[in-house]
Amino acid sequence: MSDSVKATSIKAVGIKDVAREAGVSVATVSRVLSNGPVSDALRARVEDAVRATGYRPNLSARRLRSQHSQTVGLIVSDIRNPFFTAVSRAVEDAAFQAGMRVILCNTDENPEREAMYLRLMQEERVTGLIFAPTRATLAQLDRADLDFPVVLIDRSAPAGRFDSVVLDNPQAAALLVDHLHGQGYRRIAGLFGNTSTTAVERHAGYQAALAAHGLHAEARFVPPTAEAAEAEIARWLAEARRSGAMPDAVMVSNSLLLMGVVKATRTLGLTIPGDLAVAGFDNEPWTELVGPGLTVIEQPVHEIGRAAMTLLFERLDDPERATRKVVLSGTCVARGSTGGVG
Amino acid sequence: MSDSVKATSIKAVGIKDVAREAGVSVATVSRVLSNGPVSDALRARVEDAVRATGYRPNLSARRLRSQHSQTVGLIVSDIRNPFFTAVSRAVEDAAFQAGMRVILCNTDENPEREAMYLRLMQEERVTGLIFAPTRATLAQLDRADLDFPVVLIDRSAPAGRFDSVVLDNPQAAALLVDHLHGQGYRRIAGLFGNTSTTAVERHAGYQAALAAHGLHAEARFVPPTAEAAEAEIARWLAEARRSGAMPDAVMVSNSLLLMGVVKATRTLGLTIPGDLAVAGFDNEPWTELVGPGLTVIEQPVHEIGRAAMTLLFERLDDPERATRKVVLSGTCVARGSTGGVG
DNA sequence: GCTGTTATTGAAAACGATTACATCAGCCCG
DNA sequence: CGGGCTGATGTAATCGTTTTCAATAACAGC
Repeated sequence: MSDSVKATSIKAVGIKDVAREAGVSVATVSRVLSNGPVSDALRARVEDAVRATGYRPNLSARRLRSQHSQTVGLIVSDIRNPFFTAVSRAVEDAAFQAGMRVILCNTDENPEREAMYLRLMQEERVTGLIFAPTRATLAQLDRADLDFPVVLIDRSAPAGRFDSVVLDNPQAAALLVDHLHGQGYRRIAGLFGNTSTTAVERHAGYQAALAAHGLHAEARFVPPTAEAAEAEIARWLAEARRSGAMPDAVMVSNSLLLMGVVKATRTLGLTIPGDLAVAGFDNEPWTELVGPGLTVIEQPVHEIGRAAMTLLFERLDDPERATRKVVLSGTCVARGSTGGVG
Repeated sequence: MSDSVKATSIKAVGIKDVAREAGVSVATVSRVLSNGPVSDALRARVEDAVRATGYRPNLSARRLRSQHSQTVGLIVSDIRNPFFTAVSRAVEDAAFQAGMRVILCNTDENPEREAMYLRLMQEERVTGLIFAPTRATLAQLDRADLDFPVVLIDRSAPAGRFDSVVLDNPQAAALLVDHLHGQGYRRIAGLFGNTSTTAVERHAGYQAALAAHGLHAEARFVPPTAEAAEAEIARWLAEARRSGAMPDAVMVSNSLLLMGVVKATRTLGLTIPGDLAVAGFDNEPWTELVGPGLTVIEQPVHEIGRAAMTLLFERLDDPERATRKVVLSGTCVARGSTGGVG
């Protein structure tokens, strides 16, 4: 309390001021701050001085000198995508628990923005990066030399230069097909996004599972928006009706498309599951509330975020170890929207 | 191209290396980087050298020296709350457009975490902060001396030390009540969150509007979770049924509560709006798809984020100007859930 | 031709911390 | 009692930039 001169920071107070106040050297103050070897007496004096002066370390200076940014980057397409929202929360929790900060970036699947943010990550000298790249950037990523480890999420890695954590997409899609088949559906249409590798994998699983059941696959690809899905499915069903080949079920590869399909059934006056069974991905809270409840694949979103951070920390521990790919399984949450035929 | 020694960064390349490569002083390089006055000849040489060396400026160093962090903080309760998700997206867009970075923090409405993050903001020397504080922290905020401007969002400011942008909550709640009244409902129950000032204001508007119509207000407060809302509304309706005073409509103060109420009507086997009309806040995409569509207040979420950033920039421009409070209006999106009395 | 002004450039001093290194005291042990 | 060791402390170098300041050159005006 020695000099309670009202700690209003007229001028930013630095470690020097603390040192003067405590009558020690700046080195000692620094050591106190980082739990270095300091006698109890001095430690107490310094701590008092810190309180008295209202000192706050300058993280820029600290990072510059110590060469540790204690920052991880998180680059996703859009934080409003509930999957990424949940992942980001998990990443942040893990980061702050480890005393790190998170820089969040939205790319809107735009490769230019991805490139720009990758540059930013370098300039920030991030400790590591968690990244859901587009296919375009994924390809370039191999040639880029980044001086921090990267963990890919959601989008699967091609060769194996990077650690990654993904859902077992083929298996998840198959789960959905198997469920639909078990409920008696035989004409199972598929609607998939046309931008991500995720959709590609889910389509593969869909196709394989149908083949296994000896059924015919009929899939279409659309931009990943509810509007595109709604328009496409309406067109599709109209055609199908004319040709007398109406599907009795449709599965979609993400929740935006799911919304589009549900909307379309409304405007077309179709009942779910009577006229058309519906199933999709991402067990968001509202899927339970729509119509008879929507059957979906639940991704372990929080685990995915956590796993990514774990992978990152392990890589930092041992930069040389073989890259790892963590594959998590989804589970099928069956609801009324696939209630069974007739 | 002079010295294409394969720009693999064996050792981090600094401004010094660029200077050597270009045969100029570091000052000149710095000036090129910041568009300072440099002759065209040298500028070209330096730019080549930058490319050749693969130089990336070190932001920590830059921030330390220039005393500009080019960083804004964003502290919200939980990014998974769709309102904050949307706001965060708007904030980020505005920030990156202005060449700034965003540090995102989730507090879970926990005052301790709020305090810790406020400390972090100081240590990061953020340029400004956008903050949705709890009531507890809001009270303390007046005494705290922060050396950066703060813009409050969602939660309204008490005195006027801070700029803020909020929804006109009383008016929005009244809008909902008026709509319900217009549809013929007369016993309008209200369910509100018990943690935020937002709910308090919405409750006030609810009460005032009912009074204006000569109706009786009956409100309850619950923790802001779907589960709490579901349980409370079930209990409430059971009691009401016994006492013969069933409400014919219920409005709630946010989307989590809305989900809880919808769930409750399902398990109780009530039809919407036949047995009970339902209305709430936040026009999330799924509200259109639930039951006959849910009537909600739509907040201009993106605008709120943008307005907050605008306020922040204006404050940075002129630190002395009077604090401002931007109040935005919600709009009522009428859907089937308030279809009118049988 | 001399001086004053303007545009470029470089040398060196910050920025605010951490940390390598030197110093010194105290202590153990031969 | 001296030598080596340990542990606490201080001095000064350092991190990679920006920015101040001085120096130089070029050029106009008289």
